Amino acid sequence: MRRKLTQRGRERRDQLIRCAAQLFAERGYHPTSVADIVECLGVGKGVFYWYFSSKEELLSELLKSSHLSLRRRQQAAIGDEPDPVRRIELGIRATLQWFHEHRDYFAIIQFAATDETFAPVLRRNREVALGDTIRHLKEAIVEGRIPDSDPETLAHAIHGVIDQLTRRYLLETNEPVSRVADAAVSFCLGGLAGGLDEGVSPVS
Amino acid sequence: MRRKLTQRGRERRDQLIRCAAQLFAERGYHPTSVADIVECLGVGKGVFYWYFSSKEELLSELLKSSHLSLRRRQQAAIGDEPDPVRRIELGIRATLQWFHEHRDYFAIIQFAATDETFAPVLRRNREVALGDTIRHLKEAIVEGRIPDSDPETLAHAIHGVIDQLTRRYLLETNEPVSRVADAAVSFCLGGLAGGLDEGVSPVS
DNA sequence: CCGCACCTTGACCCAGCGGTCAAGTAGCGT
DNA sequence: ACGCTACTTGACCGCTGGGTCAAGGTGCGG
Repeated sequence: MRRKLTQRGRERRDQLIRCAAQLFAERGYHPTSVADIVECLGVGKGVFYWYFSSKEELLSELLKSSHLSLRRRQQAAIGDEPDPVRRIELGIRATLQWFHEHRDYFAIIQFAATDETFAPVLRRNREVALGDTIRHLKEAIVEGRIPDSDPETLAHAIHGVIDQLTRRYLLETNEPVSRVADAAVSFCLGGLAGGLDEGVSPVS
Repeated sequence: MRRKLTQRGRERRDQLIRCAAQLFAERGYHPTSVADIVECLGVGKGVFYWYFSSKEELLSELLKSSHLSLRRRQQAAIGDEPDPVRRIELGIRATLQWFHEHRDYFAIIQFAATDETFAPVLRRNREVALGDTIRHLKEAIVEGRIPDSDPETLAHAIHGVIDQLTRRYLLETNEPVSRVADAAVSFCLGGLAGGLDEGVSPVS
């Protein structure tokens, strides 16, 4: 469903995605009907199918676009920082900040992860995210800023920490972002310095 | 939907729950129809509604019964162990073992967590689980086996660790249970000894 | 062997869903 | 002013899926 869109068209599309995101977050994907989505915008049903070929496609696009938004935020935060370790720190902080401002997406992503249909998009997103982290890690290793160990494993560990801390502290409590970010950063940088060689657990 | 059930009746009910659990785990809750469930048992649709008043109720019962099963496993593992700290350790090991044997339930619980409908059951389950842990913790504190700090926070931290390790190592890798359990136990007991006073993160 | 309670059947009901489309409107480029 | 393309409408459709029910089977206590 690639169409030529005018400015107005692009806005409508965004409205639909935002509207759907809110409803999906509130009631879940399946219980939200296409009728609900267009009603919430006060438009006819045809509008939906002008911009998306199916409800599934909308969610896929939502997942892609939210990931893009997060990634842009990270890049903006990192800027042209030369130190790879500091880049990782800035990335972690930006990520937590973003999730804090977009709590809704967390529920949606969590749902998408339980449905095979969206596995490809999520896998893709994850690979991109890991790739970003891995690049910084490799550079940090080359420059001797952190000990030499498998960057992929390190990246997984970092993402695991962010995931868990987001879940627990950003969604379930009112903990201020900065404190959670401090904890995440200090733990991750500590983990990087120590390496992960001595055990199965990223926390050992 | 409370009915007088014969032995045979109870078995049917269990069959339905098990069958549904498998289908839910494979395809998800919404995409699995009641027709699918009864078909997988080769019985008529009426059977389903003899035992459950709705598809929702079935999932609620599934969540309750799986939690009961886990709890029984924990209690069996703990036995009459007098040392509260050791009881916590045995509980952690039993939990990981149980999740290892019932991977399917993890996906289902994860889905249920994304649907408001099941929030009450899940909350209830969680409160019971926390209560169990808290009891041991309080006793351990009274006996001076671990430093005095908020048992509820400690319990949350322990459950968080179990949750995360289950997700990462029991579901996504083939790590043997015993090694994951060792890591979980050593981290949790370490955490208990150290307390959580110095930061927001359970890993700091 | 009766009677009763438990269990099973499967055709049926129908609300509501995802998705279509012929017809119409809006606005831009020329 | 015209025409073209982007956009919008909302009635409509086929069908799926949760849920019902009258009728029939099964097995056990008396």
